Amino acid sequence: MPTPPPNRRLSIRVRGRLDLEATLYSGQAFRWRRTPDGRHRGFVANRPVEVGMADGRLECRGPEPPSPARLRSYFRLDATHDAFLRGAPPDPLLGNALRTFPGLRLLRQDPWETMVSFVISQNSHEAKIRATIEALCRAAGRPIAFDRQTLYRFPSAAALAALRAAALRGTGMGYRAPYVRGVARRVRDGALDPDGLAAAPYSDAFRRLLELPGIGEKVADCILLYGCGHLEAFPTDVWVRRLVHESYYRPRRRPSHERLRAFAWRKFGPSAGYAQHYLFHYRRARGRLAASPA
DNA sequence: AGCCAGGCTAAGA
DNA sequence: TCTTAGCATGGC
Repeated sequence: MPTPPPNRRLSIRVRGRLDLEATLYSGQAFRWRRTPDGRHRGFVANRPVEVGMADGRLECRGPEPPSPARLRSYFRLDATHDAFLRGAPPDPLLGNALRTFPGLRLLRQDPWETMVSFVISQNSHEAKIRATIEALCRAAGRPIAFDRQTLYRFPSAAALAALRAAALRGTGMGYRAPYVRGVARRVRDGALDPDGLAAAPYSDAFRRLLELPGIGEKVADCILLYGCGHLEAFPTDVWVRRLVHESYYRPRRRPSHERLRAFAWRKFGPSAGYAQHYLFHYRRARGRLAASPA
């Protein structure tokens, strides 16, 4: 057996709170896994890392770890998180969510990986989404050794576009396979540049995403929020609709995405998407609690 | 063992 | 323009 490459370690000071458990498993990222000793393995900037908190610092380990600047960016270890907490509107439900998960941070993920991940996410569950994305990485991602195991990076657009149909379907993504292939082709051919979406105005980036197959309003907003730093993007999935219906207003008919977004901007301001993630996670955590036996 | 899931597309009104 | 059936899959 070949000797694994040596690992390098980084330690990064964290101002304010960072709740890795809530941040990594709240449905914004799909490639993290808990280790037996309470740490977490995943990818940052498509490089495998193991992360954990110790003495208020973020400890990071990996064969080719990303720079401290990339880690700070990924985990949003800057002023924007506290700015959101301080500037959040005085809403009772949001207040409960903020007090329950003050260290839940909105990640800054890779735009391309976020695009594909949320195309796969449509009409699926988190566990299934995670399994499908892992299978996709194994099918088309470049391998890299970490300790004794072989991990697979997230595939490039070119690699996904070149994947055979049978291999794509073999990941378990079902009817979404042509969507993923279509998106990969458009990106590979330069019809859309995922990295350009962050700099574009929200509404402009939103319209561009809607032109791609398998990307509707909800998925577009997830991409813009989790992958492109557009904090006003307000994804409305079944859980958000549920919670709006329970706690804010009950329209006669199913409100359009546009109407919900208008409501969210009025209610939560320019960081409505950040609020959305708190409400989404809080509502799902509460649902699991309520469903479990007392 | 069904139900449901971080929805989208296309067809029909 | 607004509704709605159909869609693949498998975790729970």
